[in-house]
Amino acid sequence: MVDTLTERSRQILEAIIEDYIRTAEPVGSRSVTRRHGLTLSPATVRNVMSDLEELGFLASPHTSAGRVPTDKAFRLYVDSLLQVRAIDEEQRDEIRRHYRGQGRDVADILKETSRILSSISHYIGIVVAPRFTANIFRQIEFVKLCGRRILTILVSESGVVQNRIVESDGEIPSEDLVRMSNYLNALLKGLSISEVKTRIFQEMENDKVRYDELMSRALKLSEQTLDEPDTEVFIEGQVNILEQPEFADVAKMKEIFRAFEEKGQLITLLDRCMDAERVNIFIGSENFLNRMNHLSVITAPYASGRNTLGVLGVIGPTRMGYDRVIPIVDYTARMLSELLGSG
Amino acid sequence: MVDTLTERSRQILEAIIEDYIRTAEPVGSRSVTRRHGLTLSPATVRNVMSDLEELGFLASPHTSAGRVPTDKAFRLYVDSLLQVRAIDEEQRDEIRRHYRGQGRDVADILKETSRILSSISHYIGIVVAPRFTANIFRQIEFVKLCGRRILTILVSESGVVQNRIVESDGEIPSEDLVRMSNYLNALLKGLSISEVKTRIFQEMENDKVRYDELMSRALKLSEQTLDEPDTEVFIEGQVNILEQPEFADVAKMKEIFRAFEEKGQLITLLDRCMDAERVNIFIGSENFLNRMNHLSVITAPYASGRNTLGVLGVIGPTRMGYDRVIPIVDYTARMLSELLGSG
DNA sequence: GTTAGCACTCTGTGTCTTCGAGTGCTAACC
DNA sequence: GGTTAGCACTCGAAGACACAGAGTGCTAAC
Repeated sequence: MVDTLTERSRQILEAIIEDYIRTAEPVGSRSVTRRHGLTLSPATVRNVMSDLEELGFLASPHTSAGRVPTDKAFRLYVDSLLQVRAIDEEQRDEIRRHYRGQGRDVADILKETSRILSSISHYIGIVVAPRFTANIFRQIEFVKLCGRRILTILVSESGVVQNRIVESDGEIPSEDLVRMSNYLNALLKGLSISEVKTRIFQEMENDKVRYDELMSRALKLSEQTLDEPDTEVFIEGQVNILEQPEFADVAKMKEIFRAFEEKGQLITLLDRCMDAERVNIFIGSENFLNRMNHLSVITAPYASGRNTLGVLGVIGPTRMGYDRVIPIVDYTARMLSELLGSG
Repeated sequence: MVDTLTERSRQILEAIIEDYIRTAEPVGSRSVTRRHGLTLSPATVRNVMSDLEELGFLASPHTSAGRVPTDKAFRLYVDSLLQVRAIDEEQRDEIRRHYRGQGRDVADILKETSRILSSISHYIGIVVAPRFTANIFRQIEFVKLCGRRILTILVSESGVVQNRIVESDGEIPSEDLVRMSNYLNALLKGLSISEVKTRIFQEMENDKVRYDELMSRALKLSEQTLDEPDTEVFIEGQVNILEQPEFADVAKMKEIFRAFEEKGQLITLLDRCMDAERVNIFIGSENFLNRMNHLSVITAPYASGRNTLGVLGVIGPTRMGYDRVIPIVDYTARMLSELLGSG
């Protein structure tokens, strides 16, 4: 693909893409020559642009409107033309500063991360919380509320907490609750949450346990605590998208906001990046969500140790400043990993 | 105020308001006569409308555009013209259905409530989480994560949970953590969270405690857990506002979305409704947030027993269907109270 | 292969006109 | 005196039109 382009075509394409990223307007042959100090005449550039259109890298909204890079052009751009810069020092410091809050809940950290991504990139920040089932079991606690209502608290190695309020079939004295959690904590120590599930199931079949009221109650309670919660997603800075000139149209904006309402689809998309080594980029229509046709997603996985926990990223218009945003996403993912890791 | 209006003027004003609620368009004299079966000619209605404008109940966008009810008119409307209906059976069932999910975390319930409000009203649903400090202390737990990192879990009577990850100054064995929480649980039993704070402060001054490493560590940890978190607000259905014709303008929409970004202001506004008996309504400019000039807020407090916990509500355009939304807000607040209460 | 020149295309903008909805006023009516 | 019909007037929305500007594609010359 790249080799079908001469050096000159590539230069011109790059110039067009960069102009378009800046202005969001179709780029004409003259502005290419003017801006990029090429010693070529507009006419020559026009010929090249015509070829690029033929090859599917450019499109013209109409006869006399200059040309717009296609998704294919952006793909080429991020894959081979773009030179990813190291992260800006200032931005790096800003990220660190945001994180320097006092000790907090994991959910808070994830939310803050999403805010950081949004405020530094000026686009939309998104963080998918760790799949709870992938976590390692640490501890379960029961707290008696009034009556038969019991608060169950499940804690993972990495400090992710899941609470449920469940109703037991009969009143259970506090001492029993303590014994129940001791029993479970011993039973489930060191397992992953998904293993925990099967383990509980096995244990329930165990005859010895079946006739021990305390134990079977404990198992029942823990089972109720475990059923998969919705994967949480933190999205921040949706307003930023309003600043983008290409969405200055109510209909388009509605589309976008609706897309964000259906977090399920978004999660599916982002889940696919879980296994990526580092930064991953979906451009426009590549992401297969029709509604996000004019949006790109830059993602990176974050981890605790060797264990990939989740994905974070930035969503912006297809013409976003990739060179600027890629290092932000990359760096933030590494910082978050550090923060959640055993550091 | 009301008494300055004749019965007829009131009827006409009501007709105009209701038309405007339906159409979002300025209402002309003819449509009033046509729609509302009044045995009056348009000319007469015009005279009345002119009077109403004089009194500040109507405004004309320009000479030939019909008239629009002012905030003052809406205020009169909700205060004396409007007959609040009982809640629609269908809607009531829908609310109940939404709540009939399995046992969950309090935060989940509040979020779901916000979704319910939004999806049934077709406007924006908002729920302010209980001020944590107003809660009654139930239990504190410490869970050791790796190294010196400790997860602290604070549970209130009503089942609200607050977690923090804190770093202790030295490694603490698990058994000590258990002893520490036992000590604190005994110490703080039955106090409100704000009392808990002063109690911990007192205890730290206590000589006997000061030289007991375990206790003073315990106090330090709990102190770190207690510092006030941001009040959480759940806002859902912001997209719904895009459907409203009066906001089909990018500039206005930006304003609104920005207003929602600053949750602080919103909280201040809603906090003022904490003490209200039941449903409370802010119309347009009354809410003192400039950015929410064309929005109204209908709120109701929710409680657990006699103890008011927080506020929920619906935000919609000034011309929202008050008769429909008021019972929704009212009923939802009661349902939520029931759910969080000792039921 | 590159470029200058030129005709052509298309959009955005400003101006003008027309149309319709609605008002305000006046005079007549009950 | 309140109510109504009639009428002139106002204003905005929408359509028609011309014009300028940006950009293209093609051709012929360099």
